[in-house]
Amino acid sequence: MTDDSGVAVAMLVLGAATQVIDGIQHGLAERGFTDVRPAHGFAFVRISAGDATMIDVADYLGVTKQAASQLVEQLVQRGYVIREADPRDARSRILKLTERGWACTRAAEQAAADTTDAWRRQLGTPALAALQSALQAVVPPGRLRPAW
Amino acid sequence: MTDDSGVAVAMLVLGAATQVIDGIQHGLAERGFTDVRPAHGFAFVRISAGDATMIDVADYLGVTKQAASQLVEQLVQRGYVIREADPRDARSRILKLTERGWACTRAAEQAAADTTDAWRRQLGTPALAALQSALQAVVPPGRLRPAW
DNA sequence: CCGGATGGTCAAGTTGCCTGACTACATGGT
DNA sequence: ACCATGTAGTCAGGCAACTTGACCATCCGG
Repeated sequence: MTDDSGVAVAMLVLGAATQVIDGIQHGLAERGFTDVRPAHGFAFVRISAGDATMIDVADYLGVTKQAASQLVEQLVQRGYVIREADPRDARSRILKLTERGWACTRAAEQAAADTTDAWRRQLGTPALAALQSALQAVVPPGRLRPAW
Repeated sequence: MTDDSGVAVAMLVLGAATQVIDGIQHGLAERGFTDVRPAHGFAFVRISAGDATMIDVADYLGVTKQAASQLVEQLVQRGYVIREADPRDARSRILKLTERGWACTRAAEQAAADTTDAWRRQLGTPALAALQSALQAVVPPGRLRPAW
């Protein structure tokens, strides 16, 4: 145990993740979304899940509320997100995606799917499904944040 | 094709990569290496491969030579790397790991292996091997750089 | 041996994130 | 009803990673 092979799997996972991120970034640029970074994408994930305050986004991303505030401010200025009043709490704002925000989300999903489709072509559908279920068993659901 | 499932695999890969990075970072801290970031780790990979100039590191990481220079400077100051004269080119310096640098590398590999061992415990050895070979088929060997 | 390419450094600016201080509102106890 | 404490968010200042631009020293093909 803890021989070389374990390290190899870890490095391969990093390589695959790089492909995903680069694929999304490239696909978004191709579709005209050139002003979004990966960190924005993670924020989109939380905001599109609904009922997101700024602090929810901060927790989700694992950054301070100030950093999240700056990031959300950019998304608002660029027309991806709007802040709506929270009927239950006058301090709080509910964040929602604009139509442009949803379009960007769909484009990112499309780009991600394009990347994994390339994998499917190399592996075949059954092996890709096996990959998926193996990862499902190992990755806890929930938060998805930038790591490096 | 390009349905939801492709996106799901992509997100799972990102989650797994986050586990790897966090696992390495945590394991290094536990072993006393608190002054290294993931980006340093990628530099270690290139330097430990041998015959690395500073520009080699810059290309490997996908950053400018100035950024690589600053990063390497930190590693030198912290005792992980030394610059040796290049016998073939008086402008160039060959970067090498110190004993401390190798110790850190071994600790990182150990931490990475610990993470994938946890996966092995959940998946079983055959399924982990299948995961590895699937990723091998899909991830091109070579450069390994931070992506987000 | 000279002109252009290359390895590396220095200096300054941008940006993402942090800490600390603050305002406005919410909430629970008396 | 009121006040103390807690919470959502903003403002201001600072640090660190990375960038661009300018520069020096050395290498190499004509």
